[in-house]
Amino acid sequence: MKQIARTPKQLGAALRRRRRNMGLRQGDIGIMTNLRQATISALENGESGTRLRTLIHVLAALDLELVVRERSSGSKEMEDLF
Amino acid sequence: MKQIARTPKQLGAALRRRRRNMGLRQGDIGIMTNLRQATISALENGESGTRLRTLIHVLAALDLELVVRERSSGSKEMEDLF
DNA sequence: ATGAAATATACCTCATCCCGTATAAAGTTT
DNA sequence: AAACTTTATACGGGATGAGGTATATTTCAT
Repeated sequence: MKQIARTPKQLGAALRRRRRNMGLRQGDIGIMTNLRQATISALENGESGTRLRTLIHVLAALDLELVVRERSSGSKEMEDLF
Repeated sequence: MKQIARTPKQLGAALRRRRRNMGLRQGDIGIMTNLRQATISALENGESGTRLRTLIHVLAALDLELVVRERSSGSKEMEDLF
């Protein structure tokens, strides 16, 4: 399972898919990470103001990691990304 | 160039490497993204409180993208990550 | 070693994330 | 449809990121 994420929304979607695959609720992740269910909700919904710390915690809880790489193709304009 | 990033510091390091590879200064990225040079500095140094929005902007400026995937191996304890 | 360029810090201000808590809205099951 | 579960939203408050601006440090070349 590899998911490209160039935007907070894509990132959030990837996290949600993964969480559901693991049969977990937002509240479960909240407990695992000491974050509120509401915070997980915001992250999954692509709120771009979320803190990096929060993302990292959730990634760990979901046993996911990030890979940073050059954009392969179909790069979009920056202004479309938000 | 693929760089695993499980922590803000690893992420920041990847961004810095890439920026230098492109022969750019923090200030250049700042101009491209409408962020302060100080903010780029913080991000590259792994300040975990940085906002996702900021990261996304910088990734775009560096023509980088994220891939979300399962942790391959050697997973560390969460408390080591910060 | 000096000087210039690049990066890290600092201060104040403002915006807003995340908190706890609670409730509204959606989604699911019987 | 009713009951239950899960997710989204709300409010006040405390904490802190990022802005503008300026300066201290570090890095690098001469």
